[in-house]
Amino acid sequence: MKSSAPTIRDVAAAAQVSTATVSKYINGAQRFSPKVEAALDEAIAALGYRSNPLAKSMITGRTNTIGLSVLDINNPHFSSILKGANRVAHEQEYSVLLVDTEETPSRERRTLEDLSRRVDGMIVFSRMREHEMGWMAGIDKPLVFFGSLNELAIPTVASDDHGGAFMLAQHLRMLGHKRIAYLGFSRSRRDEERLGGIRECLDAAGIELTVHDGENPSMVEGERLCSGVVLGPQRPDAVICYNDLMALGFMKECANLGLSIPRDLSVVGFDNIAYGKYVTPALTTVDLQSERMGATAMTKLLAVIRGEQVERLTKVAPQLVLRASTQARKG
Amino acid sequence: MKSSAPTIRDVAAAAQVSTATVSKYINGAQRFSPKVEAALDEAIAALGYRSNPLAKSMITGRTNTIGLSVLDINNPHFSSILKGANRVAHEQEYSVLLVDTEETPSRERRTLEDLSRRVDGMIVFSRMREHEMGWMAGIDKPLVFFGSLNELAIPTVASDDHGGAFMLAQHLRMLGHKRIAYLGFSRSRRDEERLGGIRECLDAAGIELTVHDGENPSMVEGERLCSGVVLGPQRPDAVICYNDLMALGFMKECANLGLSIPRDLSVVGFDNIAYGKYVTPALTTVDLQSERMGATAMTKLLAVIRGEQVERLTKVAPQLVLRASTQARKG
DNA sequence: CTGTTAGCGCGTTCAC
DNA sequence: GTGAACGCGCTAACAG
Repeated sequence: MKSSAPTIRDVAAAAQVSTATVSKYINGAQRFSPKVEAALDEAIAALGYRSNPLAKSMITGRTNTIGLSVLDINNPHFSSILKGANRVAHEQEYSVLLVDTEETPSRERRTLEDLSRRVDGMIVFSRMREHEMGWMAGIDKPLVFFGSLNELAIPTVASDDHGGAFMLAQHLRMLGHKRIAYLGFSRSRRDEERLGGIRECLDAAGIELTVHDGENPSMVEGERLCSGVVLGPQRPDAVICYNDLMALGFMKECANLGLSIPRDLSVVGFDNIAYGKYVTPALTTVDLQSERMGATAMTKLLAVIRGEQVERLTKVAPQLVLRASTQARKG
Repeated sequence: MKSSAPTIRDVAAAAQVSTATVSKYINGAQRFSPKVEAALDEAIAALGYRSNPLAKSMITGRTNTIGLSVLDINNPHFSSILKGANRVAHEQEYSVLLVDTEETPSRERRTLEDLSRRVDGMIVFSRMREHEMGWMAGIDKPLVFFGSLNELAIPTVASDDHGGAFMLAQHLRMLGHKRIAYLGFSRSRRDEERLGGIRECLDAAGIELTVHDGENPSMVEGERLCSGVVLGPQRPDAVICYNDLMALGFMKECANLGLSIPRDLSVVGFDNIAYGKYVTPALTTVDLQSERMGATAMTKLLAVIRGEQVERLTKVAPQLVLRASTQARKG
């Protein structure tokens, strides 16, 4: 019984060839005579040899691993992104090293810099503003970023938040809503895009918009903010939430307060998480195609790693999903 | 401008010392004279030197990475496990390499064997039955498994599914339910434990139990199975679902069919996913402490890696969470 | 106690 | 098809 795993030299000795031959055979880099190949097969099988990925990585500089950094893996938007990214990665024999940054944004830079040395490339979803991201240029690994960038020459995958928000607002406008509230989350870089899309639509129609700001994009927060939004003197007749999670919490608290959705007010969100379809009433939302975004980002990153040219910005089109939480107003 | 990253030899040359000195200093293995340390600090800063983790791993055999294999990262039960495991890992400077196996159970063995060579240890959540897991003994890396094991000497972390199921059944019994249905998922290893706990309680009380089997543990499946369960000649007055996801789908379809929960029937699930609290009515469930299970598994694995002795089985106590989806029957 | 020399680990790759 | 150097950080053995 050997104490440690067999090395390429053990195989070479057993098959009576050189280590170079073993290496090339294993990697399919070269064909050899039938005798030699048979001897190699037998030696490999007998010893149960498997290439040491660490040694291989050190030499080739490639780890077959991609780093994926998200804000909160418990948020279905991010778990779907991970799902899509992971699927594409697996198809191409890559693994995914996950980073969940939310708790410690302060250490994000350090974490990503460390990560960059262990992977072949990274996909990053971050709250950082573009002007705080200059250091990323110093990471000499392929990178794909979620969200649009103005200056930095980093490939990105972005949903059209402005357009999606416009669609939602337009939908509410056409239903006859007159007083709309936005329950936002200004710490996010996407909040302003969404707010911009909403404003563009409503300002043109002269519809009033009230903005409330949440501290985190969660169901609990939607619940907490609800009373302040709906129990004021001028109750809105429609509420647009920063995401579906906030909308779900908001809807639940509305029910507790005795308000009926969509009769008393319409509610909409962003993301199209699966749960929005299973609450009552089902939630009207904008499908931002989370899983596809994850898959697209991974596809793009792997293309960069292979040295292919890629578009700087890939935009994923959002899609309005109409459900029972929105309803037309009379007159 | 150097083309590639600085190595320990560059630092040694710049500081006029040997590479051994640099290595020891960086790892805090030895102190040196103030002059030497100052020179080292300066050289490191000037070159922007950072240890190459691949080279380090190859020598030490440690990667500071833990593999985590789950069945479906979009299921909140698993994303919570990941959340907990990831938090503990980060605290101890470990990274998490994620594997999402659901789509390809056939390649699970191969995937995990490959994974085992790139990590310091693995945490595995699998549908495999114990008799198919013999090969795991051949993985000479520390391992923690979710769920109880009889023969294999692998440390495990398990929820008490039998006990949790008993609690749910007992709760329904005490509410006066007489005809109970179990909407199960027999492909899971935990299904039989849950069914066992339910049976133990109901058989003793002479309460009738009907069992239906789902093909996957999802909301869509709960929705699909609903009509077959509630539109038969003998409608159950309570339904226990394999997990909260199935329960959510089931409840939605009940509403579509014109049935009112909990008036017409009570519904319960397993896991206590966050969404169960935000549907209407809120879902009574058993909290299996997903996040804590993830954290516990990681803590345990890191202890094994440090060479400490650990309990073979760590049991996490479930907790009944009463909400509005269950209600007492009259008479 | 401070610091160096020399060689290891293991798959890859160049020159022959 | 081979031999040997290579990459890069670690560490045993040893010298000052």
